[in-house]
Amino acid sequence: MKFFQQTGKVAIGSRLRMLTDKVTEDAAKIYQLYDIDVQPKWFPIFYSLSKGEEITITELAKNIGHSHPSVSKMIGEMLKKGYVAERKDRLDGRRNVISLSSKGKEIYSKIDDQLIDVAAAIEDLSAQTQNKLWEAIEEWEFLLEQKTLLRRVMEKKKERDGLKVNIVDYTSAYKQAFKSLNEEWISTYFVMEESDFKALDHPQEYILDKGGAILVALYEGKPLGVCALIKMNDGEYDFELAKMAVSPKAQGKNIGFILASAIIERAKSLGASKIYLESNTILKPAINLYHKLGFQKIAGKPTPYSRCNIQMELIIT
Amino acid sequence: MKFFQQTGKVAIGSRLRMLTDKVTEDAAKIYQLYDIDVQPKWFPIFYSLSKGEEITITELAKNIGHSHPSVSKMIGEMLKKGYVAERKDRLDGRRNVISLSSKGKEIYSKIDDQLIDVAAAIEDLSAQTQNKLWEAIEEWEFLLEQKTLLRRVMEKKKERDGLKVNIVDYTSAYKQAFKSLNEEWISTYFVMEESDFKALDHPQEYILDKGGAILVALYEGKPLGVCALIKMNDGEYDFELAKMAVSPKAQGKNIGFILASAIIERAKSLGASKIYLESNTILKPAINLYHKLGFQKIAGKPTPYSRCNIQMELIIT
DNA sequence: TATATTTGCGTAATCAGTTACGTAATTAAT
DNA sequence: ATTAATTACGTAACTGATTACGCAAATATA
Repeated sequence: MKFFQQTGKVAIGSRLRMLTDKVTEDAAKIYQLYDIDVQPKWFPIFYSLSKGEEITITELAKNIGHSHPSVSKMIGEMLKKGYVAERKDRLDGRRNVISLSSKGKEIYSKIDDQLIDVAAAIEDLSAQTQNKLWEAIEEWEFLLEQKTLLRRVMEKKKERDGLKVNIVDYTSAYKQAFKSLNEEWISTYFVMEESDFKALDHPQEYILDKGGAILVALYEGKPLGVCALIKMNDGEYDFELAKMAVSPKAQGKNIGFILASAIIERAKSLGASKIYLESNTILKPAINLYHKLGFQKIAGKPTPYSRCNIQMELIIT
Repeated sequence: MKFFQQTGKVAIGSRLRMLTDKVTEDAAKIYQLYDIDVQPKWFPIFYSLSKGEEITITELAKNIGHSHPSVSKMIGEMLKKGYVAERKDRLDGRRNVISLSSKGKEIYSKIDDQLIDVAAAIEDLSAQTQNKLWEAIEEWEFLLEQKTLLRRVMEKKKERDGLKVNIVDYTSAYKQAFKSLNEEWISTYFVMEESDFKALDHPQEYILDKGGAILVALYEGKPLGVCALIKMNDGEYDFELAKMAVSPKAQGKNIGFILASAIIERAKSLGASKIYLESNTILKPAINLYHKLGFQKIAGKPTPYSRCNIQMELIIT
């Protein structure tokens, strides 16, 4: 099993499984040793019932952290052995109330006796270790409760993906990308309009020459995101954030956030104090992103775009 | 899940299983996140094959610590996806040699990439804990390798059973037990002989009054073992250890050892320097016990018992 | 009061692993 | 050169768990 030595901790799952197997595999033999005719997997149920309370299948399941069909089945097996009794709740006909039979109680006293030795053996074992397994498990459970492994990995991915993203200034080399990335989402959700064609076909004339800016996000060298600042002659706003597009292939790589942050920085360095944008509430991830960046919903400005149903502004501090 | 707080560490098996589940359950989603069409359980196989070596099913199984049918099945699934190639060994027609296909190598490079983030996430997680799970698992594996949980529990049981055993001097109250316990084993393996009846029916006259001794082992108050020292008029030996019997119901409780040790102590306190005994090699546990206590095989003494085929002595130091 | 939703729980299907077993190929022993 | 034992590995059956589903009872809502 050189596997573990090589893979390192990524294989923690497999390794846990193996240890679980090893600890569990002796259980049946231990019951045999004490001449107790019981399946090890019943133990949590026996234990839960041992206080003498009556308890339903679902409560039992919650108690021991198993699914209710699993408990249901085990109770069936224990019933066959005569260790438990079931009865329907008179007040609630759905509930199946379980309790230990006298035979079950007798068996449990044997289990209880056996437990003394098992506990002592485990106590001995864990006294021989430097690292406390029980406490370690508790900590891991707590941490995973707070944030699942999946979320943790997602964060790491985002972080690393961010490093692969380069923001560069627009050059004519990106003319094709600028148009097609925008066309992609516009024509998916809406239709291309007159003003779209103007800006996308002639970015130099319609955006840059008028004092605007365009940034391109390169992911592993490929242009997968674009965003423009369009100069406004308006008195109130300095720029409109527009023509923002990220390739669907590059979703989840945080490119949108990086790109938008960069364009705001650019606006700031161009002396802007207020940025305007138009969007549509159908584009939820985009709206969320704008919100996260500090944009606030406003109302009442006229717009040439029919697809616009929300307007937002960012006051630069 | 109050279960764990109450049971304590006896439930370590169940608890390990739960943590394993929790760690494992996200695996599929993580692969999805990276757009890798692979089942998590294949990972160890992928990893083992990633070095480019060709390797057989059984070797793979040994490598990753699973049974060979399990590997065989997984390889079948991976084959269907086109991730691996198999071929029969030309020199040994039984061997099924597996390697990664080019498609498999491509997929593995994706997995490898994903591993960077998973490793980072786990590293982060474990940095946040006081108790080191990985190291703890290693220690437990090592200790269980040396001595299984079953053996540890058995030892504890023996130890605790020993405490329930009381060794007391014979009184006429135990006359019945002295006879029946001996009769039980003698008539199981052999037949009762003249000298047996003498000693068992009149222990006072034939054993005690002649300067011998009888000890009784009480287990939870019940006489379940007996053993006698019979004075010998022999010049060489002081006593014969005889009429040793332990109830089959009380097997495995270490009663034999405790009883025999006590009778040797008694012989010592009576000034003995050499003890003799007769037995039969068919009674293996008894012979083992005598051996463990320091008795050595001797030969050549005459004996009235036809069932005797081995003679032993213990020199008291 | 009628209808929709939630709850309890049993059954069926599925899953990831195991052990048991059979067969064919190879190797060892007589 | 047989015969016996071992090895490689596939198939089948089993195990202990899960999720999916459906029914009936209870509860909430309009």
